[in-house]
Amino acid sequence: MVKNEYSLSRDNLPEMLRSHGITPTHQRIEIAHVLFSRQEHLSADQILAIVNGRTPETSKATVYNTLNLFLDKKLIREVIVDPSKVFYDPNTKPHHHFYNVDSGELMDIDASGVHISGLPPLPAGMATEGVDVIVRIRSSSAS
Amino acid sequence: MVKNEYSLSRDNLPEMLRSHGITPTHQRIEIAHVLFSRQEHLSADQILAIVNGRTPETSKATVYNTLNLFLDKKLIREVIVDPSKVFYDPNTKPHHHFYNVDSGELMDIDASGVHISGLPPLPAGMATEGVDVIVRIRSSSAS
DNA sequence: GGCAATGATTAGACAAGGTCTAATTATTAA
DNA sequence: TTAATAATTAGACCTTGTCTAATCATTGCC
Repeated sequence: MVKNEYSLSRDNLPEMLRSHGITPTHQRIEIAHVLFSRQEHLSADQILAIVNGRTPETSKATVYNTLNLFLDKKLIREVIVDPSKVFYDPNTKPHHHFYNVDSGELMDIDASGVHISGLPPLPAGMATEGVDVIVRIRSSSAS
Repeated sequence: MVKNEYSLSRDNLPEMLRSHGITPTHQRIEIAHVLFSRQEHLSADQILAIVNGRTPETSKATVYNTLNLFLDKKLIREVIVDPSKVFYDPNTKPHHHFYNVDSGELMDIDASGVHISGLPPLPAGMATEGVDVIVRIRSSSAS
């Protein structure tokens, strides 16, 4: 049951972090474990709550530091769909999202089958960094 | 030089607002004028600053109240690309965006020529509210 | 026009997400 | 083991956005 490109085992995480140029600390390993052992889009405050579930062991500053470090090292991705908070996505393979505007739930759409045609040429001297498609959905019974 | 579906003249704005079920007040007319006389994506604090350019005449609360009212009445649209602030878009025709991740600049992409194929079927009981495409770009000389 | 009743605006307190700082603590290389 | 460096921390701080209770404008009606 491989859900992710990285193994779920805590034992393998230090080496994985090291291979991305990140010195593995207790807090970073715990945060990585939370992200990679789930197939979920989590916000910083959710990660903070999970990591400190049993006993407080990681500060808010470290959670943000670590998430930004993981972003920088391309271990995770930001998903910006909600004006009030950022979601962090452990899936770095090309993909898009369904976003349930009522519940706030996010679902992945694999990008391999999706094709976008008719986009205009880029402005001069610009390169594409990425293309995000967000399909906003809601219950069809709701108004 | 028609830049928008609504006339730029302040004189026509009261009737336009009324036709959307909005009672036209001084502040709402000014905010509408700021939005519809420009082809720009503005944040709430930018609108607040422009409206109060000469002399302070509109409070922060009113700017937010009015923007949310205009959103509700479908006069404007929200654009969520920056984790720190929402942009308000006076263009309500279907369109997508180029987003310059370095400068924060947003540019419209008319949706009429754009086609997206290969999206999976919607989850059961769900309807599409809208599809947003964000092409994140950056200067190709930058790292 | 004048006058309630209703709706809009206001200042400022408040809330939440996220950043910063200076001090402490952990990791690392030797 | 130790010295140097890097990571973590608590809590202050900042910014975006919301809320509240009081004031002010708009409107329909006589």
